[in-house]
Amino acid sequence: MIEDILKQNNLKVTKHRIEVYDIIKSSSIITLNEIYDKLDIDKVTVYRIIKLFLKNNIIVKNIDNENTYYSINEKEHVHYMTCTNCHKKVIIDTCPIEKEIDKICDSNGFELKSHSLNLEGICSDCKR
Amino acid sequence: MIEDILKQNNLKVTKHRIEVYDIIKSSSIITLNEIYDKLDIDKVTVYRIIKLFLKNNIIVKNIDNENTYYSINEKEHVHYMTCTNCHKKVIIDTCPIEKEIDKICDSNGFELKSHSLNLEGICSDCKR
DNA sequence: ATTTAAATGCAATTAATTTGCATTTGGAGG
DNA sequence: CCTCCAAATGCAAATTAATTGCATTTAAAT
Repeated sequence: MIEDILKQNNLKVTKHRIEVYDIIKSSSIITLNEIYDKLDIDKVTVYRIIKLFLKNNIIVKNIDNENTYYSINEKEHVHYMTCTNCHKKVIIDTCPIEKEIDKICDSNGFELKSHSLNLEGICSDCKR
Repeated sequence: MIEDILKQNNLKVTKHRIEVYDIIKSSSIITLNEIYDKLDIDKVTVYRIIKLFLKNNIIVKNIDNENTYYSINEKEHVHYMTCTNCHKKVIIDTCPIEKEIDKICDSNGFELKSHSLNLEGICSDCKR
């Protein structure tokens, strides 16, 4: 629950933070403007909550060549490949790189808190 | 050479495109503003060249929680882990995920053109 | 050398993000 | 349950980022 996550990070539990978390959670990936559109919150508050969540590794920042998206930082997560032609996103429902990056982080003494991946290319539909 | 890359993509070979390419190439990763600062080009031209290079997969867009960076899209490339505490970047000098993502793309009929990776965490210095 | 479509620069506009400050609110302590 | 204070929020304004239109310049094809 977001309430517990906030408490663990010594952050106040507020209505807006819960709302923003829930919207991201239910959206898989979502842009800042989409969050703003779905909620009755001042935009500056959305900016501040996004920044706070990022800093505390509650959410992850994702990109493609066009936009920035946010998703919840969880063990079970997905990635996307973005078609540069039709701009659709193809889901990868199991993170394919967890083991490799764990290895690299271990050997560097780096404590990984979150990761994101951007894959750009041509989807199977557009190749035909 | 960038001249050949531009020609292969049916793009005009211009002084500014060569300059922008060379700056990115020599910088590993660099922000748009840094590119602008280092060259005597109108900023709008930097925006347009970056967009063009991205579209043609000549460069790759990279992020951390703070900024956006660009790098040349090449087979031999590096990735970085970003320390959320001291903001230093730890280099990973061999792409650790090439095989895994190739596999995933193959099984989806997705033709990968570029990829980037963002790793956020605590570096070994900051853990002490 | 000539021609033309595309690239560039400049000015202006629009969008994104941040800042300052007044008001409200969560939650700690009585 | 009340009181209090630091932090969160909203609003207005400022700053910074990104895009657009158009006149001029330039690459490269003929």
